[in-house]
Amino acid sequence: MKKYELIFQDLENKILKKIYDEGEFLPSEMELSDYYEASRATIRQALNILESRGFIQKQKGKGSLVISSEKLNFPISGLTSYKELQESLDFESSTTVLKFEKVKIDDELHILTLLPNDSYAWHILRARKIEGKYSVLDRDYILYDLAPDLTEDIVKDSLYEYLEDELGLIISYANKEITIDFINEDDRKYIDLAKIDHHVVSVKSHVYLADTTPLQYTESRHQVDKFRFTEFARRQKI
Amino acid sequence: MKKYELIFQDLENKILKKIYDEGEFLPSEMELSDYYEASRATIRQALNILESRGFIQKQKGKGSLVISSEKLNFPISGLTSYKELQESLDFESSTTVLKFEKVKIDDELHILTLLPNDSYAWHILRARKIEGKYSVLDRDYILYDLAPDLTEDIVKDSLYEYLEDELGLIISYANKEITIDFINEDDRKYIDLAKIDHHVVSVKSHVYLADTTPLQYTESRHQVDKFRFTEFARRQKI
DNA sequence: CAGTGGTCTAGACCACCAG
DNA sequence: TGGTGGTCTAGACCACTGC
Repeated sequence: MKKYELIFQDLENKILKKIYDEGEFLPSEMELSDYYEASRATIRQALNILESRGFIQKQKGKGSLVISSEKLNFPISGLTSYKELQESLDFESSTTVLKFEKVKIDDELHILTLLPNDSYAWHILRARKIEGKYSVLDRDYILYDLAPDLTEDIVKDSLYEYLEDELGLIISYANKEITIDFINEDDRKYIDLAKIDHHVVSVKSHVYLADTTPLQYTESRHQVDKFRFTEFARRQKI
Repeated sequence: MKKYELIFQDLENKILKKIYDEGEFLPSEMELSDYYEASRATIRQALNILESRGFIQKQKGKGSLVISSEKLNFPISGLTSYKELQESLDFESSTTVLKFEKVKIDDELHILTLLPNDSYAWHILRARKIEGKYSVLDRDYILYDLAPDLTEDIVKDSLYEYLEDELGLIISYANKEITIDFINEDDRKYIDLAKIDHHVVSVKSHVYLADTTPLQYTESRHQVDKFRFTEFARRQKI
């Protein structure tokens, strides 16, 4: 494990356990440098992660102030998968696989998914039950060549775990979009909607590997009252 | 101006102008280091900003690949203000100030806004017209002591510009939340809603200064079909 | 004034990728 | 094997804070 990651994790733990509590300053970079036997640059690498995650706010001339003792939930922002999300929020849930088929990417699908024309992809449709009600409908297109041995059992469990841990694919970044869409036939069929509902929240993502290969297109359609998106945002000055 | 900022801006410009185009690699860190007469650490600082903004994807052993020639819109993510957003998207819009008053933060408002109990705040309600229709309703609570000379004309124009450029306040970070809420009386009154609409998109933010003083609470309520949120997200491994 | 974080340098070794 | 980005070090000077 890299040194700065270890230092980050140790500091994160100490903040979560309130050894360093909200409103207190962390030890100075020099002191941390002595304590962890690391250069100041390495300490600063760890502190930058803490800052980007909203744990601390650095103040020139003063120090690093702890501003949050909690991990925030990043349902969208961090590219977190449904399973990780569900575990971290820890509510009851289950998944039903509605479709699991191999399709060819024609012109129309190419425009939607950005996967290469004439390639093949897994087309997966899953309904997610949260606290007894079907609230989310996930549609995925995943490049067949990168995961030819995918099975229905795997997608019922966790797709990302399989892709990353089993296949060793390095998922790197995504372009995401959230909009409010009119409900369609599939929403009506597979999500437990109220009569008054006319809309769902749609989260669409194009997901890429570290080598910039497009891996996946996902659309996640949420019942409006089950949708909540929180994030920690920093002001971009430049 | 800092060296790494200048290097970032120069590289960003060259990418926007397609001097370095999508699919091409940037010069290596060593070459950039020679060209800009900067150490590799400084070059890497600039490249990290490019990467975090989604312009490039770094690949160990290969180089920094350009993956986007466009600035993305960050309506929420970057803490961008309505005016900056409106200018960058460049559609027609105007603002009507519906309320502009000084209020005392009582218990109830304290829980909502997180501004200090018994302090005073500006309470501002603004309707935003986009392409001829009132589509967004903004409610703000801003600490009175930090902006005692605020006027209706200023909030009609740009609040953030005034706070940052005129008052020199350094806005640093925010906790944001997006939910789909039932429409209320004010929504009905001030937003041009369709009959079928039962919901609005609500974006709530607690905004803080660099010294961690809470400055502002904002709720922005959008007509559902005018709302769109895009972001570039990187996978968080740790 | 001393102490803090912000920037920058020069140099080193590593893991990874390609030919 | 040579070139790339990733990590790490030791040291320097700066701007800012608070006393």
